[in-house]
Amino acid sequence: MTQNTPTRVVQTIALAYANGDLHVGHLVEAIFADCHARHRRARGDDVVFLGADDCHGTPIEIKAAAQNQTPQELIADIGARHRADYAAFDISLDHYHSTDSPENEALCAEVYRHMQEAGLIDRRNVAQLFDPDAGRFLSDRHVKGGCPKCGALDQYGDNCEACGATYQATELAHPVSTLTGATPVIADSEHLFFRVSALEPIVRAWAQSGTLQSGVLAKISDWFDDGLRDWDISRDAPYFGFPIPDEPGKFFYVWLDAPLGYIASLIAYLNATGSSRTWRDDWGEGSDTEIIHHIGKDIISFHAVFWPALLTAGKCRLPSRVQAHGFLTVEGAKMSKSRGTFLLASDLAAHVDSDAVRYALLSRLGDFTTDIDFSARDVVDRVNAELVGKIANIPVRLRGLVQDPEAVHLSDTLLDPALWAECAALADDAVAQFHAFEPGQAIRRIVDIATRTNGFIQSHAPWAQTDLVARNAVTTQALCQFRLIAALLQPVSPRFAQRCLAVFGTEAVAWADLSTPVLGTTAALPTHLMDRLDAGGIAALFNQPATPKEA
RNA sequence: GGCGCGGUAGCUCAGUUGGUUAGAGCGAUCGACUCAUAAUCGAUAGGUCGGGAGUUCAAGUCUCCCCCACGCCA
Repeated sequence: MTQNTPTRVVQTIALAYANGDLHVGHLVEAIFADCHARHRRARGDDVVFLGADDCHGTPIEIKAAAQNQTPQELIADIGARHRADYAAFDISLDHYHSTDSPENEALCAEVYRHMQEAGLIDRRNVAQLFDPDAGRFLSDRHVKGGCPKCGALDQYGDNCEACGATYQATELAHPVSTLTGATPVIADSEHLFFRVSALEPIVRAWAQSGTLQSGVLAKISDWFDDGLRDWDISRDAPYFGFPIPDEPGKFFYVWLDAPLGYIASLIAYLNATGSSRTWRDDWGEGSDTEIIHHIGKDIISFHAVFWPALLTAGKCRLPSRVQAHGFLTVEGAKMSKSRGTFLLASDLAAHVDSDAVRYALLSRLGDFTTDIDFSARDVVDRVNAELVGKIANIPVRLRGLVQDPEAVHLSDTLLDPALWAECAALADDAVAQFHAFEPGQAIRRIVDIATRTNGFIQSHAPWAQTDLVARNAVTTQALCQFRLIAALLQPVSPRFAQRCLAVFGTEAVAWADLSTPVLGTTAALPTHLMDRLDAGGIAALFNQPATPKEA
């Protein structure tokens, strides 16, 4: 491996909305990001891997009220469950925070002050639907009515699912509040607008500088072509969020404080670890910290347009990379509660080995935004054929060929240096693929090493050799290559990789040490490293009705 | 409706700036081996590259039209 200079990396997963439990779709992103974080650590980088719950907005307020809870009680409860779900899949977050935190409130006020000083705040009157019974303005999703274009009934306040038209909620025919059933009235209110349009050149230059995947850039380019619109960042009381300084009765829109929650999480992390750094050392203008956001394709616009604008206003550095991924389908279709394919992370964790889930998902992930599928058949086939059959099987099959499986002395030389060189090259390539956000490609290289290793054992037929030295030469080379595989699986299936590395008495292998064969050392061969998955068990999990925890 | 991304072997996908008989993995079939978790290794079969037209000595690869699927529209 070539040596790399260590880089400071701040990596985030998208904030999870605190009104429901995590499902397997959330896991895709968390596992993808965690794989990258573990890769970067193995590379020697200084990684801070952050997450947080997104806690503000009307839906959470309404849900809490329906459950006779305060919003704070609801988000504390959900936050604990989210942490447990991430932990069950070994997501190695350094800190998990909440957007409803003092750090975030102070940060929002600071960024807002910078906006004001830079003349980036406008005041405009906005006509909105107001529910007289609930005493509040209605968001688009809380009002239904007839589409003004095609007349379709029962459409939400922003667009029509029947004809695809977009419009203002105030244009709806016969609007009805979904909160109370009351007929809303149109009322005026003054709103604060963030003048995103003034920052367009900066945002556009950033977006075109290689920070986005090409498909993502194509997707948002028409926003730039049409000209960026200014962004309404205020909401009227009652609203669960942060009050805007010196603006009685007005609150920051949830999408303003949510991404700032990434930075709030960093602040809390630095405080908790007693670091001498300040958050601006990483996120201030001029910082050379690499900042990577992992997101789903549904929130590309917020992260590729509003977020860089917000950071610019707040005198912060812009992200190095916005890494978007596609959605997860289950058994070839959108997750569905009625079809029994709405998989909660907690249910999955209870029934399927987390390393197996990680392996199966990462095998399908890469640097693209197309959707990927998760099917019982695929998970079982892949894990049993590759992880168990081809990989875990290697040290186990060698067990019967050595005199003392608990203390195998590896020889000092390689029997087939050319084969080792090929495997080392594949390993280098796998690391490069991890780095390029292509875990699926990395795994193909890893399996390739395993196939070559099994073929090597097969062709030398050590079981037919009576010369113990010759037999040991085969064992030595096979184990050196197995250790390469074990090390490369650290970002993919960490617990399994650790069991594999324990064969050599080590816990972790850095990329810098990858291509040094473990000649002359001692290994202890296991009888078993990984259970085969039972197809029936997983199928049963998929078909069970989702536990009614609400999502 | 506008825009975007796709449509390649049963399945999941590779196919670089157009260039020899279109590739890989899984699955299937056959064979080998027996150290191993019905494991592993090898071989074989399988595609009019969504449809049509065009440019070219040459097109999965470029142009146009159409069909289908998915996504986005703040």
